[in-house]
Amino acid sequence: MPARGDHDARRADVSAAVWRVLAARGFGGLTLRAVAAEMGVSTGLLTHYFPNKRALVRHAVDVAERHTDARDRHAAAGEGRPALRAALLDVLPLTDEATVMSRVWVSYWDGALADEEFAADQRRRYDRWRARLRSHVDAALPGPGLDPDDLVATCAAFAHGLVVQALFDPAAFPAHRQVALLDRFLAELFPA
Amino acid sequence: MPARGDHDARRADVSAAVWRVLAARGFGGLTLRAVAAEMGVSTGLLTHYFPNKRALVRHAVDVAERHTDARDRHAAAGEGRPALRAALLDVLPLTDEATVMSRVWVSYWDGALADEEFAADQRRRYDRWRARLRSHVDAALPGPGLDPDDLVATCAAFAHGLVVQALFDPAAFPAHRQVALLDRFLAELFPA
DNA sequence: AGGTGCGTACCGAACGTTTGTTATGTACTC
DNA sequence: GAGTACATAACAAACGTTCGGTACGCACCT
Repeated sequence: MPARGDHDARRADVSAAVWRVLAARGFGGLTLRAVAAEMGVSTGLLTHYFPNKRALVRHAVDVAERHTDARDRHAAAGEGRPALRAALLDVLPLTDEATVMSRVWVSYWDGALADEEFAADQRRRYDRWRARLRSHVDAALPGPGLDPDDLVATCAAFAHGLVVQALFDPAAFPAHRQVALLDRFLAELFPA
Repeated sequence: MPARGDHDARRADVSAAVWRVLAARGFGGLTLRAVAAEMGVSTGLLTHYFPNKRALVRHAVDVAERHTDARDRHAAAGEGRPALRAALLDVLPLTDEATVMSRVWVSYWDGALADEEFAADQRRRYDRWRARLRSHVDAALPGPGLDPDDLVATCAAFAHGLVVQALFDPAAFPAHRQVALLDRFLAELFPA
């Protein structure tokens, strides 16, 4: 917990609390009072740092994206297929913390689908993510005749679809199986 | 609109209204008043046919599953890979009606993640869906050494991940591209 | 044939709770 | 003393649920 008055750090605290509430109660259960209770503060603090709930949610999701992004850069040591593998591993619910973030995103999809502005944000987020994956796919392109954008969309689809299945059935999709599934998938799509 | 008093048909009407509200406003925006307004009736009708909101939602999603299952084209699509292709096409948002149903499911994921009972329902639904796909995969197995359950999970992941991307960016994922992506995906996974 | 009674179908309002937002108050810092 | 950083209380709106009331259809009785 940062010092009282540290504006940016406080907003980051709020965002982390939003993630926890979102992961535990879903977008429908995301209320200012729940976030405040999660932080052990009053709703007055939230309204002090954010003009309204919409801005609060938006900031929390923005920070979440940068959070995952930072994790991505850390893991991606190589280039091409290993980098692509690392980038996809970053979005799978392989750890407790990654599971929380995965739940944040899946829950947020609901809110984003129902709200035009959030939906536009989410579309741009997907664009950015695919653009990031694209650079890795380009370096790993198995041969001519294959559209790299299609490959990127296919990889993104596989990853997010696996996230959803793993969230609903963690016992059937332990971390090692998720990794194995990803590796087999990549082996098929990018034959060495 | 069926005759007044047709119990089962009336419950099906309510379920269809739930789908429309879910697709338009998301799980968080799913309220009894919104469903009643969508049907042009009062909330009293809803409470007459369902003991509470939870039961209403549960029934609506159950009907939705049977709805998609009935649409299943694999009955007319032969066996093996063509049947698998048809079954996966059935869950993609290729038409307006299919888009509504896709939005229903993605929105419902949020509610299901936040509710243990709904989550268990959803896990069983995934199990049933994968079991259905499994029979097609078995008939299309490209060779030994590949786990059919892994192939099924991979196909399911690809399909649902594509659904999400297509919902957020319909312009970038028109029906023909979704079909092309699926066909290329299947061609890689099940080489003829 | 024509009332009579009763169950089903449904409306519309009310209840208490919870929501986002706004305001007022208070303590601490500079 | 001014301004920032909160807590606390109040607000209307909207929520799920409950409930009294009405309209209709069908069995039954004479």
